Amino acid sequence: MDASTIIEDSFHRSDFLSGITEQQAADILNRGNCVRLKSSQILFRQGGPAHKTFLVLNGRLKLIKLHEEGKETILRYIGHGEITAIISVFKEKEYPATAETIGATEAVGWDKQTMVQLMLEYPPLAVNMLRCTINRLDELQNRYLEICTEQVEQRISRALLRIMKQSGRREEDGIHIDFPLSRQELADYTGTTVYTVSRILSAWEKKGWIKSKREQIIVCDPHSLVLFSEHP
Amino acid sequence: MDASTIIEDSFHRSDFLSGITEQQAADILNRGNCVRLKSSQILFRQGGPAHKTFLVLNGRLKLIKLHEEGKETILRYIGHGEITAIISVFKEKEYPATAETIGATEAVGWDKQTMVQLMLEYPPLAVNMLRCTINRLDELQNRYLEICTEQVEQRISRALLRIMKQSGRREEDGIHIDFPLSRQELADYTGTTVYTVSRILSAWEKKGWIKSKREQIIVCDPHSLVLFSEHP
DNA sequence: TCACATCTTTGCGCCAGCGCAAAGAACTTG
DNA sequence: CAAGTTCTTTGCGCTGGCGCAAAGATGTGA
Repeated sequence: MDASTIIEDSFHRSDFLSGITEQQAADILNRGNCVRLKSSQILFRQGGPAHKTFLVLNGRLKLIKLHEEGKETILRYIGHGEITAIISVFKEKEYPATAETIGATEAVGWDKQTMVQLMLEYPPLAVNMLRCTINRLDELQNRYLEICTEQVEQRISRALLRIMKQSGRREEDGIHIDFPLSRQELADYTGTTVYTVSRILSAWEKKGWIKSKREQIIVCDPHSLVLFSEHP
Repeated sequence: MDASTIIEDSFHRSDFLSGITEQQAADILNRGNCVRLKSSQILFRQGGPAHKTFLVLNGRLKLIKLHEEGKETILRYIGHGEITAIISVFKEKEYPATAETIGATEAVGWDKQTMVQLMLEYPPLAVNMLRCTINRLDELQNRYLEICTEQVEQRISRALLRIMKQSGRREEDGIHIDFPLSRQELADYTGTTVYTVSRILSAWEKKGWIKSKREQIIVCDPHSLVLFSEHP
């Protein structure tokens, strides 16, 4: 994928660049630093000084928050066109989470000064940033409500549907989650354990709602899953 | 409390107004609508059209998110100087939560057009809004991690400490939570039940960590509580 | 001051989900 | 293809915390 394609693609997909012309987007992207990473590498680390804000060009990140003793939770998956680590715009902060690549991933990073300068030159950027942050907050508030009020099986159904909407690819046999997603990750995403996720997915597979292999899930019957997620 | 005192106080306390002169703050506040509410009244309702953004002048709000069947969670308490419902700046949205007053409360509300106009006139406002939103997101990410990885007793200790920092008043016998806080609310805040909260607070009272009456909590031994919250 | 409403406490039984252990399945590497 | 690694499944026992029920405590309004 050459540079112009990247720019064009990011331009069309990114909420962060809405209200920005294609030329302006090219300028904005060119003034950041491009990072190419292989799978399972760390883009930034929780606790490290928050130097840069990143926009994912292609590939995918998972945003992981670590607890003192070993445990962790997955805050969110970040696909192409999405921005992360906005916190770095503000002075002297630390990254509140770790970003790890899922598959080969390219991202553009801007340091504080550059981003502030860009926001001054292109006012829509600041507004877009605010909108993106509000959307994140809204999503997390919904998940917080879920984890407070719902049973595990219901939470997993909602999680799978959410991930499906964000990263589903429609094929004949159902909607494929288009990145490797293990039982452990689904557990970390929903606040439960591998064992419980495994048992529940097995049960769903028996009902024909999903099909699954190692680190791969196909939702065959989204409708039943939606019904269940609303009336367990 | 007369108007100038309100302005002065808001000015000194509000993260939202940082980088704004006192005169400018007066202008900003005057261009909103002031709302005075008694205790336990609704400022805005989840699902209703998000017309206005609010700044609490004095008193306090609790931000409640309701689940389909009866259950609910408390997303956060909003004290004076704090802003809420920033989402209303963006078009055609609904309030994602309900705000209810705790005690008599005054707030200023700005509608979309006014707020957009103000942000154009006073650029720091937009930045402050972004910072406030990022702080909310950060706090909620921390609570999400807690609820995913910690047991109930630990979560309640962290919740109480958090509320204490935000709304504690130091007196001889300990740090008083300076608003009525029931067992039910603490349960809704931490994703558990009244029964469990009651049992745990009783146990802490026996240990001398807290004292409590109906809807009132005094933290006598914050240190022990901190130790426990970190190494249960 | 009495009736009523609301909040709190505690005993008790129960079960959703945790977590160990161990086996099996799938992918990787030399 | 053999050995090692990582992911998944399942049986089993256990327990943290849920939630009913009922009594007590505290506050409010007529």
